[in-house]
Amino acid sequence: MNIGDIANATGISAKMIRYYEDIGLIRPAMRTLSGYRVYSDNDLQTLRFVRRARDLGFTVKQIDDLLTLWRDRSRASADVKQIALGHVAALEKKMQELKDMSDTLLHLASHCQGNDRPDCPILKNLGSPDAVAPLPKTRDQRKTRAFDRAR
Amino acid sequence: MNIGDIANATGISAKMIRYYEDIGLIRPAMRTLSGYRVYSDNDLQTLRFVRRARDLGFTVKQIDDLLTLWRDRSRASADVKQIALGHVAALEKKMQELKDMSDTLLHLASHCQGNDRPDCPILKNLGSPDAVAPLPKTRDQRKTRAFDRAR
DNA sequence: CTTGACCTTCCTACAATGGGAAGGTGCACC
DNA sequence: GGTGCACCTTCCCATTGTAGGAAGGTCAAG
Repeated sequence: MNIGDIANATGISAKMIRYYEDIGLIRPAMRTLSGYRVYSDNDLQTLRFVRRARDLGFTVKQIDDLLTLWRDRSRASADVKQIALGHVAALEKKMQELKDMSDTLLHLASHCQGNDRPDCPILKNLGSPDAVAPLPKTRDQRKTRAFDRAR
Repeated sequence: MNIGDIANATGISAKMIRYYEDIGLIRPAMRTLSGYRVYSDNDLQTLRFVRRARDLGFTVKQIDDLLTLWRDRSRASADVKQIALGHVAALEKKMQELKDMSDTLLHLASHCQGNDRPDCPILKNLGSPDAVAPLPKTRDQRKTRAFDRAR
C-alpha cells in the first residue's frame, strides 16, 4: 500500500503520517526503489491505533507510551489504566475551566439587553471587573443554588 | 510606567505585551528618548481588558473585536452579546467533545483490571474498536440520531 | 509518449507563549 | 566618577498538531 491508501484507510492525512514518521512516533516505512513509502497490514494496524488514540485526545507523547505498551505483550494493565485515568483527570480539569468561562459569560450576557443601545454589562465587566457582580466561587460544586444564596 | 510595571499590574508578561503590540491588538506604546516603552493609565485599562477577555478564553481576534466595541461609545449591546454567546456555544461544543472522550475512556477503564496482568481492554479497543462494547448513544443526542437515520 | 494522479522533500504558516542571547539604560551606592 | 544590578531593547528559536504549496520525480492508462 502507498501512503495515500493508508491515509484513506485510517483517516490520517498523508501529511500527518509523514510527520509521525519524522518525529519517531511510527517507524520509518519501507521504500520502493523509486522512494515511495510502502505499508504493510501491520503498519495499518498501528496507524489505526494512533488514529483512535488521537481521537480520544491523547497527545503524541501519550500515544507513544500507549504504543509501547500495546506492543509489549507482557505489559501490566495497571500501566495502561493509569495513563487513561490520568488523561481523564486532565480532560475533566479542562472541562471545568471551560465551564467556568462559560458560566461567567452567560452570567454577564444575562444582564445584557442585547438591543441597539450602547449600554452593555459585558464590556463594563471586562473594563472593570466590579461593574457587574462576579460569579461567586462556591465551596462545593452546587452551582446555581449556591449562587442564589450568595447574592 | 515601564513595560515591567504594566506587566506586573496586569499579569500579562512583558513578552506578550510586546507581542500584542506587534500584531496590532494594542496600539504602539510611546517611547522615551532611549527607546523604552512608556504606558499611561489608559493603556493600563486597555491591557486589563485584554487580560480579562483572555482569561475568558477569547481568541486574539475576538478580543480585537471586543476592544473595538469597547472603544466605540455608540456600539449596540446586541453586537457584544452575540460575540459572547457565540463564544459560549463554542465552549459548550468543546466541552461536549471532551466529555465524550472522557466517557469513552472511563468506560474502557472500568473494564480494565488495572493489575500486573497484561490483559487490557483499553489497548484492545484502541487496536480494534469492537474489542470492547462501545458506549451506548443516549437518546437525547438528536444530532447523532439524525445522522444515524441518514445512513 | 502524453496526461493526470500520485509520490517525494522542503519551506511556510497558524495561535499564543516562553526562552534566551547580545547589547543598551537607569539608578543607587561607595 | 565608577561599578553593579535590574531592567529595557530587538531578534531568533521552540513549542503542538495540522495544513498549504512549490518543485520535481513516478506510475499507469490511453
